[in-house]
Amino acid sequence: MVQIVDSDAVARVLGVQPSEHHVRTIAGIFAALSDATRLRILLALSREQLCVCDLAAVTGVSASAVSHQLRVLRDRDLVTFERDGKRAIYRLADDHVATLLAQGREHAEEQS
Amino acid sequence: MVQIVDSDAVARVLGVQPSEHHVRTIAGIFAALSDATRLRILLALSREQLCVCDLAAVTGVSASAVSHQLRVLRDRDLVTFERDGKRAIYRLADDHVATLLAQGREHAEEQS
DNA sequence: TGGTCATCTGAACATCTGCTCATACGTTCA
DNA sequence: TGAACGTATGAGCAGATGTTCAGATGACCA
Repeated sequence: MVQIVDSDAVARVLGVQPSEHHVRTIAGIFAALSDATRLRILLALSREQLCVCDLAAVTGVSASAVSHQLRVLRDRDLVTFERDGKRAIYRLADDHVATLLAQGREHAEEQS
Repeated sequence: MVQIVDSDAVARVLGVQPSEHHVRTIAGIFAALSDATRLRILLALSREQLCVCDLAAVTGVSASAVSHQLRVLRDRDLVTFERDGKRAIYRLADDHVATLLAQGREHAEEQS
């Protein structure tokens, strides 16, 4: 069974922990950034707005796979798109996403 | 087949995309933050340094499960620990981790 | 209008992930 | 020394995830 050692610290932490729902939301955002394909999509969109087929070329996976992943990113409000005839032009939803990406890159560079 | 539409944009993006290895590293960092249990561990450690059993109490999962997840976090250099007798006291590896967490919380709050 | 193109979607499948359980190891203390 | 404790780890399993494939939709153009 679990024996608590520093019950004061545990109590302090439990007092300020975000709610179950909140934790899941945060985890969901990071999860969206945790796949190599989605990351490449987002890194590309942080430079240029692109249609699905161009994103497929950039990422090196099929347009279908890109479309599936864009759905994940749309659901998390990380990207938006605009229709242009038969094409869909995607871009990052806001600067916040770019900031998160930059932060991730920075941390990754630290560990050689 | 994939038909490129804006070949200039694709070329520009490909020119600045991080390497395969780099992308995987960044994805790995975000992946470490993408699980609710690991997130709770990190959020707790951003307030207090804690031993494994106290982290189990905070997160509400078994000490074994916490230990498994701490291994993931250690491997990604997100936490460090120090032995104190039979206990292992964990803390965040650096301020960068806290920054990433704060950034994630901030973004999560935006989407209501 | 028929054909092609860009995109989207659901099903199927292989892989990955996180938990539990059993077990092992080192530390503490009676 | 032996028992209890805190932690770590491997195997196994259920559920999640990412890709492919097939097919559908809507837009463009001959």
